[in-house]
Amino acid sequence: MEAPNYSVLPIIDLEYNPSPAGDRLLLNSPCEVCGDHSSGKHYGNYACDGCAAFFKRSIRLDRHYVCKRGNPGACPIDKVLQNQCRACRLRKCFEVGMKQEAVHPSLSIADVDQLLALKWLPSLTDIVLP
Amino acid sequence: MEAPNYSVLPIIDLEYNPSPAGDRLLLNSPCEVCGDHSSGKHYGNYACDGCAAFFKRSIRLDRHYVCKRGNPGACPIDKVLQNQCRACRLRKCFEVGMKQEAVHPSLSIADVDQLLALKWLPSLTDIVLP
DNA sequence: CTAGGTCACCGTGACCATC
DNA sequence: GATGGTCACGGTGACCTAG
Ligand SMILES: [Zn+2]
Ligand SMILES: [Zn+2]
Ligand SMILES: [Zn+2]
Ligand SMILES: [Zn+2]
Repeated sequence: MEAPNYSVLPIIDLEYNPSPAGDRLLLNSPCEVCGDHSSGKHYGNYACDGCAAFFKRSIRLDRHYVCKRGNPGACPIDKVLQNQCRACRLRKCFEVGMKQEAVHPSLSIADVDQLLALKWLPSLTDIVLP
Repeated sequence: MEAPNYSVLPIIDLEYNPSPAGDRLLLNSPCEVCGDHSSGKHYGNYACDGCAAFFKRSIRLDRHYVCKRGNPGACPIDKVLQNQCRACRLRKCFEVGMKQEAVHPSLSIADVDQLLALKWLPSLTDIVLP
């Protein structure tokens, strides 16, 4: 899941090496949320960078999602479908035991901006205000 | 579905007017793809700005999506679920009759860049190469 | 009117610095 | 090791102009 470096002209970078810093990833500890490769434990459980960042953002911004499909329990969450339903992705983060207490608050300007903007999000997204 | 202007500090813009240029939208001609308000016909059918732009981008970049859910015909496409499945959204664009011939090619640098980058997209997205 | 085009905005996740 | 943080990147859609 390591992405190529787009800042390098791809047509020239034919010698693209799929594991530049890929030794960061663990072979036998997949993400407990989506099954992708993890780079270790995050907030209590093995998680990929994506799920870890997603969990952090959700907690920081106090986001509550609603499953658009109305799935009571869970839309399937795997490395293919992972971004399809944020509500169920976050629920699964909690289900596998990721701990929100492990996410420390932050007071960066960017976060404040996002919190402010949050109040003006269109009402049709999957985000519900606290 | 008109979004507020985030460049204005939302906390100050309490007089936010939901129809700044909203007279652009038609009242009785919803988007035939997702049911959102349309601003007229696009590529042959009444379509909202979102579906029109989505259709244009897909044709320009010759994108072929695959339904992650493997729905043979169609995931439901409406203003709530519209972005959940691009494969089925595009299929519905064609089904209601949007015409790809109405999308003219463009040769901007940005498009070429996107076409190049396309070849390096991770294999786990819903995009399949032509 | 419907094309084409723009761009502010957002979510994502790979990567890095810090402890 | 696991935090916090960064930021390049791509997608989106509201809005604009051109014809
Ligand atoms: Zn994951
Ligand atoms: Zn769900
Ligand atoms: Zn639409
Ligand atoms: Zn689908």
